[in-house]
Amino acid sequence: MPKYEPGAIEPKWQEIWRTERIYEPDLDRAPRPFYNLMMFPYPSAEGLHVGNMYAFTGADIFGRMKRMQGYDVFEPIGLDGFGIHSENYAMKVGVHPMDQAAKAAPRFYGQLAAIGNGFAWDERVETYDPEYYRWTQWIFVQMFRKGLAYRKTQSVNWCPKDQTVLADEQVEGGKCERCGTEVVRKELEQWFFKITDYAERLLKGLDGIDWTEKVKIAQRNWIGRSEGALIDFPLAAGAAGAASGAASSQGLGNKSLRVFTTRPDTLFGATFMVVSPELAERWLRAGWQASEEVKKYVKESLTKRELERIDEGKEKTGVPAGLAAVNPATGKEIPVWVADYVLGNVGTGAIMAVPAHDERDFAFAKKFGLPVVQVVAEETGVLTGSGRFDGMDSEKAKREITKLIGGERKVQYRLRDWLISRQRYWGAPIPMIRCDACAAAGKGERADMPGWYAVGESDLPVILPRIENFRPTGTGVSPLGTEKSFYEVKCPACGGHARRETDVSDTFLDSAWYYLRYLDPKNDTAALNGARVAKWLPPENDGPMRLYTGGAEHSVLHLLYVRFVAMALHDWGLVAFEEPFKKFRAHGLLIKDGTKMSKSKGNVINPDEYITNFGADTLRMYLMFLAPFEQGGDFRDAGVLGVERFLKRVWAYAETLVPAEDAGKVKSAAREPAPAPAPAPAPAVAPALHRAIKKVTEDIENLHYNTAVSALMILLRAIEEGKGSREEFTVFLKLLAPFAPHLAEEIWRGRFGNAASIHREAWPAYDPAHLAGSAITLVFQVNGKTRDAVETESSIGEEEAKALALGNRKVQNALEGKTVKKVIYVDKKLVNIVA
RNA sequence: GCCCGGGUGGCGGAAUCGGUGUACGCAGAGGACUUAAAAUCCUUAACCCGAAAGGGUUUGUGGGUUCGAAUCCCACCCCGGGCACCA
Repeated sequence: MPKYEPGAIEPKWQEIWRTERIYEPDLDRAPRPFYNLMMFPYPSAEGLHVGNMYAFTGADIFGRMKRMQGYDVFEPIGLDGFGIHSENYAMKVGVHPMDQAAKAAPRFYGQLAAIGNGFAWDERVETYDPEYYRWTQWIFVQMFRKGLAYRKTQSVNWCPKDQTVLADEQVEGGKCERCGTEVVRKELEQWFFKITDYAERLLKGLDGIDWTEKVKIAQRNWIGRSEGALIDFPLAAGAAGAASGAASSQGLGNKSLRVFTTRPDTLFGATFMVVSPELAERWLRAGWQASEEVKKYVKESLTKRELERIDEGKEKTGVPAGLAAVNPATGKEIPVWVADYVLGNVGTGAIMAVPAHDERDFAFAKKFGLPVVQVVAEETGVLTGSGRFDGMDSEKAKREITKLIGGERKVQYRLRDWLISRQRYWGAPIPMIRCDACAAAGKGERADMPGWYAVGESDLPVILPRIENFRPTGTGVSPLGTEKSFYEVKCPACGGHARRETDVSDTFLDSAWYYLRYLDPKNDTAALNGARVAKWLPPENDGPMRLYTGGAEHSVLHLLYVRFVAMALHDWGLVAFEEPFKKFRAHGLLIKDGTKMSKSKGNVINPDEYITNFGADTLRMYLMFLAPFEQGGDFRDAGVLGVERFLKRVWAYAETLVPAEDAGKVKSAAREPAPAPAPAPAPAVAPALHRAIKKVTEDIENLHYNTAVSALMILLRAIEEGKGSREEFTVFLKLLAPFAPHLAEEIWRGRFGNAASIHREAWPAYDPAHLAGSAITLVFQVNGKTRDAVETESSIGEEEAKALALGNRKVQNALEGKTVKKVIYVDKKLVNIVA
């Protein structure tokens, strides 16, 4: 009997599958499309991590079952190769990013092939391919033309190590999410996408999609909708100590100070105002003659590192502005302060401070001797100290008070616009041209952005040139800004000297639309608008037509951007759907010995070693077995052995079913008889078989792979003990196929001599009539405590069961000296005697 | 601080429209095969007392509801993740 040698059979079948193209659906004619998409990896290190394998295998098993259920499963793969992480890795190993990408691709694809997934290899994409980023740039052009891309100078997050700006989403606790360096503030002019225009739709859309709840919650929090009011506080003469008198004389004009609040019902309690350093800065630039103390404070606040400002959150700082404002509810003058606990980019950049009803205001007031109250009550209730509103409910008072003082009700979002520009090399060049002459003449493609022109569609892609000084300059100018041949262009309007935009776009733009590109990778027409998209991504959600799988760490980055871009494409009439992924499931995190795997801890699992030592099938199956897929779990070497033993037993049992003369011979497809009708299994194995079909099918559908593997183990045991027939074993083999595709194929074709792949066979169906055997286990309890369990006929009736229980010796022992009060019967399950 | 998960044998984990707690696997113990080892197979296996029969205890802690609670309710503790001066 030949040995089970995964090292030999796995590459063999991978090669045959590829040649036979069994995982390549006909994208134009597939009758039952199922888009099984998984987040593609970014090739930023030596190779794929076992965590990637975990994610891909889990998604692949789902797709494999769907394929066997008759769906045309499309499971593409590719590389998210642009971006800071890939570029940083290239610099670390001292290779040009372009060369590194070329080197990484075969390595990554090789690993992805080795795990044995049913990828549609022909459709792979790499985001750094000019034919790919042509359309990334095309999307940018559309964003510009539709008014969704704009430039703005603002204080942005700057990573001193990566020497580029970061989106808010890429800053974690004041540090760069890539390298952990403390982020600083920097004033720069940058490109933004107006994702905030879509805040409400991004929020509402979540209600209609089937996503991991955790991710939905994260997105809701990130969008952060809050209802409130805009209220104007007229600025008055400086009762708070401004020697120079009225505000107007301080160079501010007869302005009023506008604030946003979610609690207009607390307006009567507003005893001072606070202006953010950012707003104060704007005032100063507009000519506000503030004290030296204010100027100094503003300057210091704005140059502080993000982290310092967060750290000081407990101990608040601030200075009096030397201004006073009038509380429109009470008519009283209240002082204005400048303090950095108020953020410049939230609301109006200024607040009304209500120490009685806001912890932060209270803390600030206490420190500077401003409070008149001893305790804070943040919760809503019934108003007091609010004149004629006393006794009114908070909710009603919010509306009434806003109305009274002429405030404007407003919904505000925490979400900020998407900062697109990156001052790096390894990304898609932003396809824009700037002409100073046109700008001076007030001309431009868009009236609100004089001097700016999008690169014409026929001129796309704007090719990223190979330059040797690709390293970040650190000056806020992209490396492409040193390349004359790149940036010197003619103005598309006036023909004069113009300058090409030298920043590249955020990598998240690359990955915000790749799912569309897969549907048309080789054509030069936009994938975005094809018939294939309508076929594979219909707007309606009837049935399990698509599944997106990936890590929960992308909850608010990728998964928000991809929805935004889809909504924009929808609005431009390019795609019928608004939500690209009707169903999304996040896999859990794989850990090692109780902690996150990381290079610094030296506990990173290299999947290649396991594939070499145990085989891909064993690794796949172990990964699925170790914990619930959506929960993640602990990778332990010892556990791999159990799965390896199981697969060896599968192999050994299969060998007992191979007739000596059949072994190794492969019948031709032409002579293959029609599939036999469902076999009538031997009584011993039948219930186990049907139970397993039900369990494995349902478990895969719910991504409960760990219990599906367990069910397969139980079934194999039943087959071994019941001496299951080849027909019965074949059912088992089909259930096993998604988990151990190579082994199943080797037995099916190599050993049993079938011509066509098992992965194209029909998924087994179970017969409910066969689920239960004739015997059931009846449990006897006394006062809820189990005393005995007996095997009995499943036809047993209530009275019979009760009699059986009362006559049971162990039950009688437990009942000694007690009177039976009540007997509870649960049909065919248990009898509980209350005594 | 707020929002999500989650606490079950020596270990990973099963079982939640309330009904035999610990499936499946790992490690352990005993045995078979072998000159021996590896591999493989069989048996055993929550914990405590007991030679056994049997009895008692147990799903983070404390209460509650119920004939019956890992599961439902209340309070609390611990771990993991996310957000965080968002007005």
